[in-house]
Amino acid sequence: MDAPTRSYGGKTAQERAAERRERLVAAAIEVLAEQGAEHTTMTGICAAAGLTERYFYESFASLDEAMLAALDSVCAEIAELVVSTLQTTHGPPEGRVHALVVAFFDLVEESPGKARVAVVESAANAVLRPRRHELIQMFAQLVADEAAVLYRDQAWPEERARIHGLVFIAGLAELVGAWLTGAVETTREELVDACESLFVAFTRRDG
Amino acid sequence: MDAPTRSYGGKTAQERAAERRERLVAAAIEVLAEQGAEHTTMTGICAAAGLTERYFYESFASLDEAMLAALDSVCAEIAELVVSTLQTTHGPPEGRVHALVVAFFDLVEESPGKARVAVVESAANAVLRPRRHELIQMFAQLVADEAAVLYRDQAWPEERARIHGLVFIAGLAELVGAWLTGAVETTREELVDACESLFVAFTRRDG
DNA sequence: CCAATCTGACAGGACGTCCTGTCAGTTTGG
DNA sequence: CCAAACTGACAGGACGTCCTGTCAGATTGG
Repeated sequence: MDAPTRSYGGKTAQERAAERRERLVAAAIEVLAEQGAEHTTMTGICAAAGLTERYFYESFASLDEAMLAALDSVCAEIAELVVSTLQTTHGPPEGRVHALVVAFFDLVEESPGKARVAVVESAANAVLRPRRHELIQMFAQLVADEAAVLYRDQAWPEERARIHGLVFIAGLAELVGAWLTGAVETTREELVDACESLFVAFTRRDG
Repeated sequence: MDAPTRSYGGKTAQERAAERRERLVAAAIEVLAEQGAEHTTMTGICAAAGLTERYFYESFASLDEAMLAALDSVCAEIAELVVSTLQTTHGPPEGRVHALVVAFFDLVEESPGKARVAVVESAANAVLRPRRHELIQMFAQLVADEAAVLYRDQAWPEERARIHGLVFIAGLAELVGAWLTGAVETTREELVDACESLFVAFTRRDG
């Protein structure tokens, strides 16, 4: 039953399969960003990866699964960015929020394709939307946590804080998406400023 | 060249065509809400409308055009709701905002399908997204205008107010979308309250 | 070196949508 | 009443994706 495996090109079967999977995920991100979720096909992903359909089925059972893997990859990268930024940036929450916003915009400018997948195309597919929602919730919780530290007795109760965080993050996603597609014309600096004033507005109670 | 027209069923050719178009638009909204933009096809819309493909081409040149017409129809209804609510509700802006939020949630509960098209599926298609953005901008401007009246010297400058309004409205859209799909579990009352505190938070400066 | 395995390329069938065309049956105006 | 127009149903070709299968050439272990 088991296919007798051997090394090939100096790599084990597992390594080769993992490598092909990575190429497919990268290709999926590329196609998603360039063609949009609606025009993303197995055929297109395979062509972009320079692999045949056979290897697609080696890693994924369906197109949905591949798109999900692509979104997960981008999400993981963003989450990692957030964690490492928060770990290396100490001091008052305002500074941490600023560092986060700047780091995120760095990512957006460096890899607009990935940003597009995370922000725009994740809303374009029924399979991707739940994952998108999880990502938004994660950031919302983060915002709520920072706000609780920053404003203490001026902060919103937990439940309301999460809703505020969700609206804040989802709104930012739309803003970044509009910026990526050119529907909103603003400088990066204005956007960073706006993000910070929005953070304060969304998280501080009374005032 | 011109097809010689006559009345049929007591209606002129124009009336009949307009009637079929309405049926197709209604069917498009239904299919968009139930199947999602990705699985919306001409075939499906025609079946839902009880009309053959021939009549589809009578009104629309492509599937995109039909979906756009469906979104426009929903947008027009929402815009009408907003205008009439603002016209009939006088008094302080807080009350006007409250009335708006309540009226919108009434629509959402009465026609979840239309809400789903406006809020969720409008982000799922490349052709619909620009229209969605226009709708968001319209509401954002509305929010900015009300805020300018309500807070006067405490309001944000125009440019920043528009960004705040955009983030506010887009965030609300995500919130309503999550609520429609059951990803967020809250009562309607809590949501209305949250919308109002969010409005204040987003629009008032300093404080 | 040689048999076994891995790889890439391509063929071709199944399927659904898109789009045009035909045709019988119904309704209308004169 | 009848010719003309309208309507609904269906057929069928073009097209692209999905999915499996085949096959020659490259690479490996023994």
